[in-house]
Amino acid sequence: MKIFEDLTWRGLVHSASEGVEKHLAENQVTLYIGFDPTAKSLHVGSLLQILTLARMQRAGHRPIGLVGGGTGLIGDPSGKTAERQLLTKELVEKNLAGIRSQLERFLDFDGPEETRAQMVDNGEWLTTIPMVDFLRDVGKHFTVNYMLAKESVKSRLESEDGLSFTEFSYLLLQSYDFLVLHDRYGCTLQSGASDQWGNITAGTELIRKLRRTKAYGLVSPLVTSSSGVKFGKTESGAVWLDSQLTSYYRFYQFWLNTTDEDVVKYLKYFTFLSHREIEGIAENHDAARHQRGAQKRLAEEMTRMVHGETALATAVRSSEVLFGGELKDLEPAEILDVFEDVPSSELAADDLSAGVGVVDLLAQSGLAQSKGAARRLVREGGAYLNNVRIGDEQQNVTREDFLGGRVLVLRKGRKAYHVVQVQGD
RNA sequence: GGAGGUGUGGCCGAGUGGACAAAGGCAACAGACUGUAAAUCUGUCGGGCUUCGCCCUACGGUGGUUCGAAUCCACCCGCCUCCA
Repeated sequence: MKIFEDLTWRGLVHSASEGVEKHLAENQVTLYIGFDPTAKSLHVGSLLQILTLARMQRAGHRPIGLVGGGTGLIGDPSGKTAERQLLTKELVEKNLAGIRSQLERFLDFDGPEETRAQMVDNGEWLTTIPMVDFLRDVGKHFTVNYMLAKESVKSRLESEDGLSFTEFSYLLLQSYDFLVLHDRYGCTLQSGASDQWGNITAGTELIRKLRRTKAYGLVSPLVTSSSGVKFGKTESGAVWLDSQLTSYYRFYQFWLNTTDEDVVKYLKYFTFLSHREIEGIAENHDAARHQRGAQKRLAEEMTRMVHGETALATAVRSSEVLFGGELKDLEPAEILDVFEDVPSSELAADDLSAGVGVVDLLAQSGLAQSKGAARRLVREGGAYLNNVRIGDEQQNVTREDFLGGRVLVLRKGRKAYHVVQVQGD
């Protein structure tokens, strides 16, 4: 199957320049996607873009991952309602390194030269070009009228906060990136999310004017969830690709908790599963939604792809323990392993000798904001000790309650855990 | 600089001297139902305690009037609108 056809089937084509399909079918194309160094790790939202690069590479094209060491210092107004806080140069550099290493996991940087992935940093040329050269060579080819017509600019002009000249110029910088990559690598296609469409077409225009050749844009839809919650966010914040920031368990859980309405869409978006296989999963899903086969498969595929087989096993085991109930039979070491990423605290053995009130323990752990809140929680039946509901707010916790005499697992509601360890004997 | 308005709990928003830890909504949290879902229903939602009750702190800030203030007065601070 042709790559464009595949992307279309997966719902990954939101907008595309005239002729992209033909271009991809008839040529070995070099394409690029830019990533913002706003954090040291990419999150699941960016994953879609990374995967587009990977899909293209598998289809025999050459991907370039561009990290915005230069543009990150400016800030892209696209899709933003307010002016952005500027990042410091040090922070951008630090973030660059993190993102680079993540891209390396998905793309082949060692294969045959014509499809070998490349990493570039636009800071290399954006921070060195003389201002006057830039204005003459790039700025001259854009009318302010054209820039004002861009959606990203228009919406901000109507807002009260306005738009700084800095962010207004962003469009020129990204266009220039495309031009540079076109000249250096023969890059003829830029991809990204749909909010990048304006920036991308500006680049194709620039190349057309200056080099008299055609360059193309191809953008994916923004990933949305049917509940209206922003994709990639959970109560505890963004879902990162870095396991230091989002543990295997949480990563797995994020995908597992996908709603029925979105799960097939995500399988198409994010996995490399074949069309036939996805259709089979979708059929089973419709027939037996309560089994959540589609969600399980999605979570498995994604965890394996991003973190590997061992991580997947860890996540699955943690999930089984956490949602399975009884903790009594587990060894302390096993508990600590499963609850590795759960917040924990320590309790001195001496303080425990007389026992500790369960309400105090809940408040200290931070699961409850105050003792009053802890009392309410117990009364509501939402507090658990080693996965057993606490029935009495007067309950005294002693050494006996600690598994193996060392570890205690507190839980609030369905999913909020806290581990208490005994310290010193 | 002048005139007017406004400032209430995470957010929106009632409340013009006592019945106000402050209506209502949203968000959040817990429970029930379920599929670790959605929807729905129930409860909670400043802090502390010896918890069907008591105490402390709180309606921009400081002081005042009063037996009693989110509510009245003075000054200050922030925000908004109009005029210059």
